[in-house]
This record gives sequence, structure tokens and C-alpha cells, in this order.
Amino acid sequence: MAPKIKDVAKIAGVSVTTVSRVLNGEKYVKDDLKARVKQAIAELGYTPSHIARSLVRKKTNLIGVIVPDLTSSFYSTILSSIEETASLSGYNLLVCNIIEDIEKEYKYLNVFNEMRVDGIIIMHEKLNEEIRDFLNKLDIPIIFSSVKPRDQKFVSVIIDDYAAAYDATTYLIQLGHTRIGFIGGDMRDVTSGQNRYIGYRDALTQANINIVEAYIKFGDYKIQSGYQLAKELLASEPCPTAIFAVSDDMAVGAMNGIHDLGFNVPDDISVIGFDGSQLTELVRPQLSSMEQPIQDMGKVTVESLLDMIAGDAQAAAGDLILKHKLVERKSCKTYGAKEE
Amino acid sequence: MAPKIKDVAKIAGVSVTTVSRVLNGEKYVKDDLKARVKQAIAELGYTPSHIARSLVRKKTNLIGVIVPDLTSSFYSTILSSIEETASLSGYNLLVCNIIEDIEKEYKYLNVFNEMRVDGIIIMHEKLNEEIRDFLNKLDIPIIFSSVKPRDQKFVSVIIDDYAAAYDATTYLIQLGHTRIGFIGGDMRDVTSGQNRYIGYRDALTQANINIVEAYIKFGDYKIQSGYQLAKELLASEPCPTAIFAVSDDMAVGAMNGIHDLGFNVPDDISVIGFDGSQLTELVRPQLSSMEQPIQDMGKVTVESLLDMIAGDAQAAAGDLILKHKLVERKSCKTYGAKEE
DNA sequence: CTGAAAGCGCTAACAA
DNA sequence: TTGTTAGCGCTTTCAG
Repeated sequence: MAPKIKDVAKIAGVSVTTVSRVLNGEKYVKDDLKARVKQAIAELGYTPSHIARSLVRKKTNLIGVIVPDLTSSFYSTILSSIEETASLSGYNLLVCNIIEDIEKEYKYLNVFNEMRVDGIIIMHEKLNEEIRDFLNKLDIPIIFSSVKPRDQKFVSVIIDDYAAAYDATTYLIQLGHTRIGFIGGDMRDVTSGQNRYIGYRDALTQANINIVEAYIKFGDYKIQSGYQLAKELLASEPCPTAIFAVSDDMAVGAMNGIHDLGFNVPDDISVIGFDGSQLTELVRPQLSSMEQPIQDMGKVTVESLLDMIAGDAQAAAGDLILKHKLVERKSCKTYGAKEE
Repeated sequence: MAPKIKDVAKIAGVSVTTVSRVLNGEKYVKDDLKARVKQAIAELGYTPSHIARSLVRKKTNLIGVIVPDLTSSFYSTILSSIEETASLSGYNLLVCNIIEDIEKEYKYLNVFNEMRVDGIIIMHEKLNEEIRDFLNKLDIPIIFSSVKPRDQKFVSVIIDDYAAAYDATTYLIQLGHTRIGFIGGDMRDVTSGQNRYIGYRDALTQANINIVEAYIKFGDYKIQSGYQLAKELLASEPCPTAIFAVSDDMAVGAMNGIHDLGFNVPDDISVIGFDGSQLTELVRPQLSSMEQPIQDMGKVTVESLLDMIAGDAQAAAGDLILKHKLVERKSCKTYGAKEE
């Protein structure tokens, strides 16, 4: 059995209180005692039990994180940033991967609660009633990252999705495109579904371009759906000369679909993605994308959550809107420009 | 403050023991008491404290996982599988992302120890002396996934890297290639560095093909190094007609390097990767790869670890070698075959 | 400065 | 079947 604080105390010839004091770096311990304690700790290879500490301190230094899909480039990058930031402040991550599995999420949320995590980060917005209620009852600070659930009570770290989609579409329009296909997300999502969709429509309307329903498709943010939907888009007559997909994954899928159909990106069709994931630089041609500040998003999420944990009312006051940014790479081209 | 077991007991008019019993599903509780307790629990919205339980049960149901890079397609897929399997058995994951940061790893290992996690999964093999010592002293079950550290004491879930590399190289040879470039890993790694390298060499030797040092480069498994190294390989005269990279990431980097230099895969140069990550299907042309059973690997890792946790001596007996598999896609072509 | 003792919230003998 | 009681390993008053 691992040594306990009592064993250290015995060996050092002091009380457990004193050992506890040196463990916690308190100053009111005479140097010689402190030395003896340290010596005893080393001798025994003693490490304090985080469990026992948590029990009395009522603080676990644990943050529960719910990720929709660990294997997604976007989420794994945010998670990586979250992990790094949390780690810097001495917090550890309990991660739950829920692949469309709401039951699992509910179960995990319960586990987070039982574990008495200090805070919770959620990265998706499809809350059902049960979960929403549960979350509302929970008195653990909760923050949403990269998404915003309907319920206004929770704070979110997001970009202005409407403006970002508007800007992305406008970019295509400025390149001379008028037949612009749209591969959207889930319309039940307000941030990544509705807002981006409305941004797209408004940009077209603003430019006096008719909205063609055949140019509008909705996917599930994943590669495969982008692939499929791009093929459908290309079946329209006349077909779009540019496609805006609301995730890089779908944009890459679209590029592949276009490629497999024998067309060329960007010569025949321009494609712009959304997110700024690692995929953008990895595919050929490199994908232009309306980027979210992914690293920052993770960092800001954790920092705000830690503020909330610390009881900073300010932190829980409202959403944090970060800046989006268009990054041009090789997948978009002026309409009608002659081929190289 | 959250309600405690005592509060439930009071409301239900029973002892805490009884409450504890119904909480743990024991049978020796009369139905009416059980009902009253459940009623009280619901009324209070009581949830048992995992912390307190862990303290007395000396079991946390936590597994610490050390991942080299969360954003890598390969690791995130294993992690996802690990998470899924662990979750099914009621275990939760504490994840640590160490990006080349040995200090951080050491720190985390300490945290895992203080947290009294029930088991530890490590997915990289670059252990320094300090960590090796620490691991040896620790009496928490440890398992390595996808890698095998020098130290024979630890059990690993791996494939036969030597054979896999041998087979991949032989595949290229059978396609008629003789000038086969190699983009290896870190030679300090035995599994993914040395073994794959030796497999490559032996396959060539076996086929009576001279080993050309200029065709051999070593990277860090990441896209960028594959990109750079492929360019270097293409600078040789005559240059290789095929390249075997020991990670899909490097293979994709190589494909991009080849592409950016104006050559075509597979018409000019064939490329084969290693791992079987999601990237293989996402790039164009789709990447042929010597695949590891990634999903399985995560699953087997957790299952073995749980066996070890359960005290199954058998489980700690030796490495688990899973089967590799060559998956042909579009990135390799018979040497000299006429272009389409 | 140092120590005795009272919990943190729960489980597990041991009795009844 | 049910309850009493003694901890799990640590921190934290409160005295000294």
C-alpha cells in the first residue's frame, strides 16, 4: 500500500499537520522540521492523494470536456489547445467523446457531476430537453466552445458566424461568381447551421443575386457529406462555379467529389471552406477557408471557465466573440479567368 | 452545498448504510425502504460523490492516457477507440497531450499517480531515464499502445513493424520498382523507427536490390517532414520511382512535395504510407497504406489494461501483436506502365 | 511555530 | 434486513 501522510509524520517525528504544511508550502514551519519532513517524503516515495485532498478541499482541479468527435481535425485542435491551457493552470481534463450519442452525453454529464469536476466545456449544440434541464440544475460552471446553444443562459466562446459566412460568400462574389453553391450544416444548430446559412443568403441578396434553391444543400459537417453534396450540386444545370462549404471537412469532401467527377478546382469550380483546420494546408490545391481562431478559442474557453470557477461574475456575463479571418490559398479563382 | 448521503438518510428516515445499499444495488433492502430512499434521492437531486467513494474503495475508475499529439489523425483515432472501450466498462479518461515535452509528461505521470488512476496508457516510446525509473517504481498497471519501449518490462499492443515494413517494400518491388525511396521515423524508436527501417532494408536485400543511402531519409512522422524529405529524395539522380513513408502523414506530405515539384502520383512516382489513418481516403489520389488495425488497437489496449487492473497475471504476460494489412488505393502503380 | 482533533462523504465490517 | 461505527487520507480550525 502506498505510504500515507501519517507514515511520513511518524518517520519525520512530527505531526501530520506539519507534514501537510510543508506539502502545501506553508511558511510557518521551521527549517529543520521542514528538512526532516522532506527527507521522510523522499525516503518513502510519498505522494499525496489527490482524492483525499479533493474531498476535503472540495475542489478537484478537473475539467470535464465533451467533444462531438475526437477524430475531427477541428475539434482535436481545439481540444489540444484546451488541454495545453488547462494544464498550465494545473487543471486536468476528463474527456468524453460523444459520436451523435446523446445518451452517452447524458451519462457522462452525470459522471462529471459525480466526479465533482470544477467546470465543464461542451463543444456541440444539440442539447435535448433532458440535457438542458440537467445543465440548468447543475451548479458547476459550464462553458460552450465554438458553438452556442439556443438557451441564452450559457456562455459561449464563438465567432460571429453570420458575418463570417456573409464575408466568405461576398469573397466569392467579388471574384466574379454568381452561381454559388452552398453546403450548409445542420439547421438545428444555430451557430454553425442557421447563422451561416443566413449569412450566405444575405450576402447574395445584398449583391442582387438570385437565390437558387438547387444550389443549397445541407450536410453533417463531415467529409463524406461534402463529397456527396458537391456531386449533387454539380448535377444542377447550369451548375455552380463556386461552392462555399461551412466546414473544411465538407469543403475537402467537395473538392474530392469535384475531382472524381473529372473537374478541376479551382479552374472549373472554386471552393471555400470554413474553420481553418489543418486540412486546409494538407490538400491540393490548398483550401481557402474562412478561419476561426481555433487555438485562441481553446485558450479563451479555458481562461473564461477558470474565471467562472474562481467566482468571477464578470466572466459569466456574456458570450465571447472572437474574430474570424479569411485565408486565401489556392482553391478559389476569379470567375472566367483564363486557365493557366 | 450539494446534498449528501446523510441528508438522503434523514429524509427517507433510514440509516446512511441503507441509502448506501440502495445506491450500490444491494438486494438486502426491503422494497418499501428502497422506494423511500429512491424517493428521497429524487427529491433532493442527490448524486453520490465519486471522490468519497474512490477514497474508501481505493478505486477511481480513471485511466490516464498520454498522447504524443492529439491533432494527429492516427492518435486521435486510437484515442477515440480507447475512449469508447473504456466508457463501455465505466472508466473515464484523463488525457495528457505531450507535444515533445518530456517535462510535461513527467509532471502528468505524477498527477496520474496522485490521482490514483487505476491504469495508464502511453502512446509513445521516447522514455528518458527519469521517466523509466518512475514508471518502474509506480505500482499502477501500465500499457503501451502502438509502440514498444526498449524496456522489456512493459506490455505493448503493437503490430509486427518489421514484417509490415518488409511487406510494404516487397509490394513496391513486386510492382516492378527498384529505386525505392524510404522516409523513416526516429531511429531512437524501436517499433516505428528501427524495425520499419530494417524491414525496408531486408526486403530490398532479399530481392537483390542494392541499398542506396541517398534514397533513405528520416523524418518525424509529420506531414511537413514528409514534404521536405520527398523533395530531397527527388533531387537524387536518378530519383526513386517509388517512396515508402512510415507514416501516412509523411506519405501525404511526400505526395504534396511531389505534386508541388510538378510530378504526378502515381504516374511518375508511387507512394505508399503506413498506419491506415483517415488521411488515406481523404487525399487525391487516395493513398495506399500498410495499415495498422487502429480501432482494434485501442480496444485491445483498454481490454488488456482492464485485465491487468483486475489482477489478471496472464494479461501482463507479454506483448499483443495485431495483424497489419496492406490496403491498395490509388497511389501506387506498376513501374513502367504506360500512362492513362 | 506545532499538534490534537474534527471532519470531507462515503463504504464496510460488525452487531442487532 | 437494518443500523452503528470505524475508518479512507488529507486539511483545517483551534489551542498551546
